[in-house]
Amino acid sequence: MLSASAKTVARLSLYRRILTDCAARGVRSIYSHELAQTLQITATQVRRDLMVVGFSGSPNKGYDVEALLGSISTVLDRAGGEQVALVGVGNLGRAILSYFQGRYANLNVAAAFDQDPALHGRLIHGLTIQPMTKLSEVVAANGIYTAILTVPASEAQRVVEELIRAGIRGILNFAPLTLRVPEHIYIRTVDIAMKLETVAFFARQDAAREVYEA
Amino acid sequence: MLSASAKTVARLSLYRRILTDCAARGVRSIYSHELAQTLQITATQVRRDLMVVGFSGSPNKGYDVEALLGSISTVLDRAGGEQVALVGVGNLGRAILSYFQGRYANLNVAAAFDQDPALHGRLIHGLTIQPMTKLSEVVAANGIYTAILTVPASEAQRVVEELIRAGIRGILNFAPLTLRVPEHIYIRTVDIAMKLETVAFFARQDAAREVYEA
DNA sequence: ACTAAGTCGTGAAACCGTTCACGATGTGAA
DNA sequence: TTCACATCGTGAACGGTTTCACGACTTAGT
Ligand SMILES: NC(=O)c1ccc[n+]([C@@H]2O[C@H](COP(=O)([O-])OP(=O)(O)OC[C@H]3O[C@@H](n4cnc5c(N)ncnc54)[C@H](O)[C@@H]3O)[C@@H](O)[C@H]2O)c1
Ligand SMILES: NC(=O)c1ccc[n+]([C@@H]2O[C@H](COP(=O)([O-])OP(=O)(O)OC[C@H]3O[C@@H](n4cnc5c(N)ncnc54)[C@H](O)[C@@H]3O)[C@@H](O)[C@H]2O)c1
Repeated sequence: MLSASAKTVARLSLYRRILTDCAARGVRSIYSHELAQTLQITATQVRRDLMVVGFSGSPNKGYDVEALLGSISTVLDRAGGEQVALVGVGNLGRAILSYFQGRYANLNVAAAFDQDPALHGRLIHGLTIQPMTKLSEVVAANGIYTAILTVPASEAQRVVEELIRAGIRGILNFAPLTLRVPEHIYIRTVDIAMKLETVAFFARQDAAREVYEA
Repeated sequence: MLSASAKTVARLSLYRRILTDCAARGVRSIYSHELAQTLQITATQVRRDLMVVGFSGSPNKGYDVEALLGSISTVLDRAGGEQVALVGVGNLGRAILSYFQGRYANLNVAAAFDQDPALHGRLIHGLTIQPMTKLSEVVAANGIYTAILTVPASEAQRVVEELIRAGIRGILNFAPLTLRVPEHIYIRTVDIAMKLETVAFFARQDAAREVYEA
């Protein structure tokens, strides 16, 4: 069993994106420092990450693009493609649905759920919105164990529990709160307001530095 | 000049959210371990962060909620409120606009820009969409130095350069690529596809662990 | 065949953020 | 008043991640 940190896995995903692009442009091989430069990290970092997946390059040729793509995909991808459920088809949920439809070969939003009866049966970005009562059934039938959560914060904890009961084990949460989940559930929260506040803070700091220094 | 890491600033934003809620519920004081539990971090971590902002609590009373709120806000907030521009009013941009309108007292999306002439002058979630040619003028007039970037990846680098030329110093980018910016510009990228891939990976790992262990 | 140049793989060091551990401090009960 | 107790503030230890540094390797050119 491969043991990679979340940071390494995240970078592997980025390497793959670059490599896919290289392959499409007909580039056959690539050096660690080229990958590094594109992502603004160090070449050593790239080599470390590839070491984790057990891939070897060769001096003077670098890494074979096709082979590395295959190697990373073996690590990251689920056979048959990753099927994902989206729960909460509001403003953000819709944006995400539209974004993922058909964009990634191995990453497919396969079902969308919402509590609102007015949405049930409606076709949005290629998916028919289903009621929450269908969750367990659809998740089981499609072999889904990853979900995107875009419901209001006030509902999120309750919905997470429904998801887990339905067999979901990985959750990408957009509601701005810390969710309580059992040990074996993997959950990551994307807190946009917090990120924006952080950006604003450092933008201001840099401004101040410019003002007071030099 | 206060020197806090990005992680500390991010957590300060989360502390504030909790404290605001406490204040609204009439809670007068709070212990580090209570804040910690809500965010699923350690009490020591909380105390360290508050040390950075120079705030002191007292044994047996903990931290005064109102005073701490004030102290964090002094650090995080810009006098008069942070004004933010959003560039790229597509699916994601609209969702973000609708989310931020009137939700945060000190964090206001004050202007929205798009290249598409069909959108110019249209009122979306309370804002009139402006052409890119107005960028410099509006940014300067409103004292904006933070922007949310939700344009297609193919446009992002070019647009970032426009933003910087217009005086923007902090950027929250949603386009899935690494942008090249000068040293003094603070930029954070939220890569949703990468995050989702990471979640799917670890959800699968945990499944495997369950399968092979025990 | 040998040398020069450049990259790879990786042990060790450096770095940063988190956690431990404990003395200091303030509070309430006896 | 004094003691027992819970929490605070923080130096030191720890752990994970990144970077350094260098030997091994491959290839191109002479
Ligand atoms: N829109 C953004 O840009 C943005 C930014 C930051 C955070 N968020 C967070 O993302 C989440 C969604 O935001 P949004 O703007 O799309 O909100 P929204 O109100 O537009 O959509 C929420 C959707 O969830 C559905 N829903 C409510 N309760 C449900 C339940 N119990 N089960 C299933 N579905 C349920 C609603 O019917 C609605 O369709 C919120 O938690 C919000 O805080 C959004
Ligand atoms: N929608 C999502 O959930 C999602 C998820 C992950 C990443 N993203 C990224 O976020 C970005 C926006 O996604 P979206 O789904 O909203 O796309 P979209 O196509 O719906 O919207 C893009 C908007 O940007 C505008 N635009 C294009 N070029 C411009 C320019 N040069 N200057 C100003 N405006 C310009 C377009 O007119 C359009 O309104 C993309 O980079 C996408 O990859 C979106």
